[in-house]
Amino acid sequence: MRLSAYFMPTLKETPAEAEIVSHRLMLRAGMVRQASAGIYSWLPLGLRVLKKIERIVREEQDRAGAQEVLMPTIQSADLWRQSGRYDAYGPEMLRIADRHGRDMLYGPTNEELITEIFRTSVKSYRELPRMLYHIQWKFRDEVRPRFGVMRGREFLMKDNYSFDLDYEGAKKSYNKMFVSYLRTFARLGLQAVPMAADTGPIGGDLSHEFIILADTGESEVFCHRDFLDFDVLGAEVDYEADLEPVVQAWTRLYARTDDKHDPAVFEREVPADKRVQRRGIEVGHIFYFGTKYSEPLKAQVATPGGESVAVHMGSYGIGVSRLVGAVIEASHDKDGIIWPEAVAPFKVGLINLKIAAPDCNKAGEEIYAKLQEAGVEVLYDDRDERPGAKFAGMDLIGLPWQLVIGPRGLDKGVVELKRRAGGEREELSLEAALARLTG
RNA sequence: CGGGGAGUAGCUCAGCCUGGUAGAGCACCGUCUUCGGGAGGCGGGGGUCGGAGGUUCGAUUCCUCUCUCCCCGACCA
Repeated sequence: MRLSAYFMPTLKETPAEAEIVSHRLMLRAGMVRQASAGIYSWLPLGLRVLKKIERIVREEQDRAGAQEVLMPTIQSADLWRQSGRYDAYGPEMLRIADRHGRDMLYGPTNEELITEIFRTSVKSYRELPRMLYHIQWKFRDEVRPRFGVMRGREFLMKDNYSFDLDYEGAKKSYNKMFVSYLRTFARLGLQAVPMAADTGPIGGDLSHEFIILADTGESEVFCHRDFLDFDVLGAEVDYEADLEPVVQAWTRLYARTDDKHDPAVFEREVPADKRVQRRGIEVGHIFYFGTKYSEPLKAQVATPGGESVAVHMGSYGIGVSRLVGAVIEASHDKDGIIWPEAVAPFKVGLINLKIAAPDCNKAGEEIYAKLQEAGVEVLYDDRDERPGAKFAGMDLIGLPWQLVIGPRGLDKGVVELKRRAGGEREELSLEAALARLTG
């Protein structure tokens, strides 16, 4: 993409409304614009990141055996009355009436709808287990939206729902998602730690929040240092195998958010040199809720013995749009964003320092064409701007690599390759630089 | 929802106290000089001063109501 033709309205100054760093940087980098409180428009650069995150989430859901569906944003109130949540949900749910005066709502979540879909089509234990997910916009009318896309009212969320015959089966589904989440966040370049979460009236130990560590996170978290060294992506996962040992390994060590933190236990279970106290952001939540919805909504299947039982369900959420902000919170410096390669909107920012110089242009066009041929996502700054503005802009949007073509280097037959994270620069021949970026 | 703050140019903000018909920097357009880390000169365009009502000869400025946004707290992917 040529920057001269790209819609990327960057800001030199920080809009007054933005408090936290990810919000500031997303506005400044031209990724989003606020439409109203907690509701955002996604501009090209931001949308590219959102789509990349979405794709990784999708790939890992599929890999774990879940199947994608797409449910609507607008739902009828009837189902919610059946589950009892229409009244229970409160003002956080956006309620709408259609032209006929029917009560509708903008879905804050989809348990009711997916259960309805399931119950009308699945009648036998033979068709279990099933995991169905979708990635869809949700709306929760937060009293006080804040932190940009991290805590918006409208947000993109992946929610998966599992259906099993009994608790044992549900636990297997739960474990699949547990492992899937570890892989998902690792692929996004994040350190995520599963922390025991409140299971509410259901009880049991099948609820975890996945917290990523970021210095600007909204809550204090405490965990064992070994979490940070686990190699998640090292081995392929066999989702049909028994995942319990993996889950055990990840839940044995201490990891709690501040509201569950117990200093006495922390100090007893974790050696002093292994204690990690950091800030964290919740980006995922997995939850087993048994027959909470299948009973009122009558999602029943026949058992091998012929009796009808309510299915055991779980739900598994990942805040996809929140992750865009969360990645920035976890990865930035004073100059701007530092994208992990997996979610970067482009891999390379190609900077032509001097548009007016024929040799710079020739080299720039050549590299741009070759990178594109090689399938490398490249943003070519071909604007007639001063070098300082180009450097600052490229640092701000945080592409992993910057390739700088300037008269000074070309005289020596070299271009400059800079890694955004760390800032190391290297002078290379044009060919060597290309080989580096396409290799 | 309780408490606090803010709405003036695309962005950051001044002016309001003490009423007289709106400014700066950045951004934008033209031009000259510059050209390896958000340059400088000159010239220019751009504002229902959030909205409604009131007081006044006259309101961005004073009063009332209202809308929106932000921050702190209680709640959440």
